[in-house]
Amino acid sequence: MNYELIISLPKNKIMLQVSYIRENREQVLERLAVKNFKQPELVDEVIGLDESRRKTQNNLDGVSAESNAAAKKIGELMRTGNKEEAESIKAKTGAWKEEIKQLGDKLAAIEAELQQKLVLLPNLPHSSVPKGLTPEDNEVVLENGEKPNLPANALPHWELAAKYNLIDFELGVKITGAGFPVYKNKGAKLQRALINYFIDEAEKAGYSEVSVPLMVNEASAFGTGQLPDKEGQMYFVGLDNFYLIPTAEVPVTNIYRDVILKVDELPVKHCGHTPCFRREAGSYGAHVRGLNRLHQFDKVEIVQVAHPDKSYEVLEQMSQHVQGLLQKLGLPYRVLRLCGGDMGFASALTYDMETWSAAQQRWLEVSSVSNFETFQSNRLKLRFRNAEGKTQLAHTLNGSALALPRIVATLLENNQTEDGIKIPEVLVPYTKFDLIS
RNA sequence: GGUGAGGUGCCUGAGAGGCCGAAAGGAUCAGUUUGCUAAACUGACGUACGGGAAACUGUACCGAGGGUUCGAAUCCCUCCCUCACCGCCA
Repeated sequence: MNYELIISLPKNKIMLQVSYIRENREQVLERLAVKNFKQPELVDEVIGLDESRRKTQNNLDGVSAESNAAAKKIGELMRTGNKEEAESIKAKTGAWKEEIKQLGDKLAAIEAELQQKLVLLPNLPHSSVPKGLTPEDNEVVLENGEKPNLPANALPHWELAAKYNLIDFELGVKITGAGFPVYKNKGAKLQRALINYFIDEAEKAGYSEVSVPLMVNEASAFGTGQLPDKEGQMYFVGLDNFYLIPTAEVPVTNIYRDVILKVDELPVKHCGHTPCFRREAGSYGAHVRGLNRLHQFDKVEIVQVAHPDKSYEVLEQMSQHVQGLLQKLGLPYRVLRLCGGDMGFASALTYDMETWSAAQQRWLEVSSVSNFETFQSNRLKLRFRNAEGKTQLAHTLNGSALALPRIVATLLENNQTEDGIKIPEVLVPYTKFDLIS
C-alpha cells in the first residue's frame, strides 16, 4: 500500500477526530499503552501538526477573504464603468495570489502529513479492556456447555472428513492451493444448512439480510479500517484495483459510507452471508490443519450501526445472539474479552467466542464481536442527526454469527459416535438428515 | 472491447465567467387552517474546517486533480465514475 492512494481519497474528509486527541492527550496515551501501541510519539506529532494546520488555515482564510472582497469590488467597478479604479485594485492582487498559493500548498502538505499519521493510530480500547500482549492475557468472561468425553479412538475432523467423504483438501490444492477445500456430499449440505440456519436466526433477531459484492474498492477497504493496517492480508485484484473481502463487514458497513441517518433509523441491523478471503500470510503448521485456518471460508455476519449511547448495550446483545447460536447447536464454548495486545486495530472492545474442539483438545475461535465506536464511522463519514439537529458520528459494530469451518470442525469432532456423526436437532430441518454415516 | 451522453444540494432539475452555496419543483421538518384524512398557506431546510461564551462570522466544496482569469459550477487539460446502444456472455 502506498499512502498516496489513501490521501487521494475523497477530499473534504472529516479530520479523523484530532480535536479529541488534542483535548485528551494524557488519556489517549494511556489508552494506546493498553494496546501496546509502538509509536506513542505519533500523538504529539499529530497534535503539533494540527496546531500548525489550524494556524495556516487561519492565515489562508484571512488572505482569501481580502482577495475575494477585492475581486468582488472589481466586478462592481467594471459594471459601473469605473475602469481606472478597477485596474488599480487589480494591480494589488498579485501579492495575494502568490500568498494564497503558498499558504494553500503549505496547508495541503500539512494535511497530508497529518492524515498519514492519523491513519496509523489504532482505535482506543474501552476502559474494560485488560492489559496484555498475547492471547494468554485475554480474559475468560464465561464458559458454557459440557465438554464431551470422547473415546480414546476419537478422530480429529480432518480424518472424519476423509472417513465420511465430506471434505477433500487435496482436491482444493489441485484446483487452487492449500486452504481452499472442496466440500462434498453431506459436507457440502451441512455447510449450506448452517448458512441458512444462521441467516434465519439473524432475521428472527431483527437483522435484515443483504447480499453484497465480494470485491471492494479501496475507499471501502479504508472505510472499515482494513487499509492501511491489513494491506498484506487481503487478496488484491490488481487489474481493477479491487480487494477480495476478508469479511462481509467491509461491504455491509460500507453501505453506509457517506450517509447521514436520521436518529430514528438507528439502530441499523443487517446480516449477510459471504465467502471470506484471507491470505493468512505467515501462519502455517500443525495448528492450521484441516479446517482450522483457511484462505477461503463462509461466514454469516451481523452488523449494526448504533447510537453512541447504546452501542455497548448493542454489543452485549450481539454477544448474546452469538452465544444463543452456540447453545442451540449444543457446542461447549467460552467467551473471551480480548486484551489490548490481541485485539484488532479498529476495535474498542472485542469478544471472541471459542468452541471446544474435543478431538483436538483445544479452543477454536468461531466468532469475534466488536464495537468500533467511531473509528470506522469517522473514516466512513457515517453520521446521524442528533436531537439538537447536529451531525454526529454513529457507532458501528459487527460480529460473526457464525464462521462456518470451525463450527463444522467442532460439530464433526464433538458429535462423533460409533454410528456416525449426529446432526444437532435445530439443523435437521435444514440438512434433511440427522446422521452422517 | 467499440461508440455516444452525462456527473450540480435528500431527489428531479436550471444555471453557460462577477448579482451563485447555487433558481424552480418535489420530499422532509415546524407552524396556521381543518371534525378526521386530504388539500392549502407560512416559515425552515447542505457539508466540512477555522474564529467567537454566544448571537454570529471567515474559508472551502457543483465527480477528482491541475490550468487560464482580478474573479470559475460556468472556459481549457488530465483522470475517475455512471448511463445508453452495439459486440461478447452467466
